[in-house]
Amino acid sequence: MASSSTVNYQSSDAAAAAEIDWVGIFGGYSDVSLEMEKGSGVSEGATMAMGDYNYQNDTHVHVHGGKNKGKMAMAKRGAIPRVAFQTRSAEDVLDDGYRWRKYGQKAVKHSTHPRSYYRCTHHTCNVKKQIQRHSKDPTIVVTTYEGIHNHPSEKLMETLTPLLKQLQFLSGI
DNA sequence: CGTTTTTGACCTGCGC
DNA sequence: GCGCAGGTCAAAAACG
Repeated sequence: MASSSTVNYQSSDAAAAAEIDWVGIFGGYSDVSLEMEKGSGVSEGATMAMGDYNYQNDTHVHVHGGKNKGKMAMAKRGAIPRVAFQTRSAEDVLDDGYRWRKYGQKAVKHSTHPRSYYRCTHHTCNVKKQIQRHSKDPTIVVTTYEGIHNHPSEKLMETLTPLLKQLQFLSGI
């Protein structure tokens, strides 16, 4: 991808040019359709809601001999929250401050525009997200997060570190 | 040279 | 039981 060149340091016009209201998403705007599904499957028909699993302990994982290429990662999907929202943007990938590694891309059945699968590039953090273009309106990007980060965003830390040091210095006086 | 993307194969759940 | 659709893996390519 050519857009990956602006991941780290530049201010990445993708987030600036797009009409994203990150504050508004959690405040409950009407423009974006937020959808959380927890243990009891909610799965409103707004966006994709294919699999809502409620398995708590499926320790009955048996991999019979031979090829186990695609391992079963769908075993322990207990209480992973999923948040899906749509955004009007020209860019496919939205810069949310985290580093994502793409691990797959599949074409959805009824729409053109494939769906991309990303994963957070932290060992201790296996948050996944998938980015899909809306089938009818190509200007809308549907982003689905799955999981919660257990580490701060690097970009946020980068912008916050000078301020923290300044505060530390001032408190020493 | 290390990290990320690409891309086809592979796996699993579900419907018939 | 089979085929389809969605999700993931992993080797090679691409990138900085």
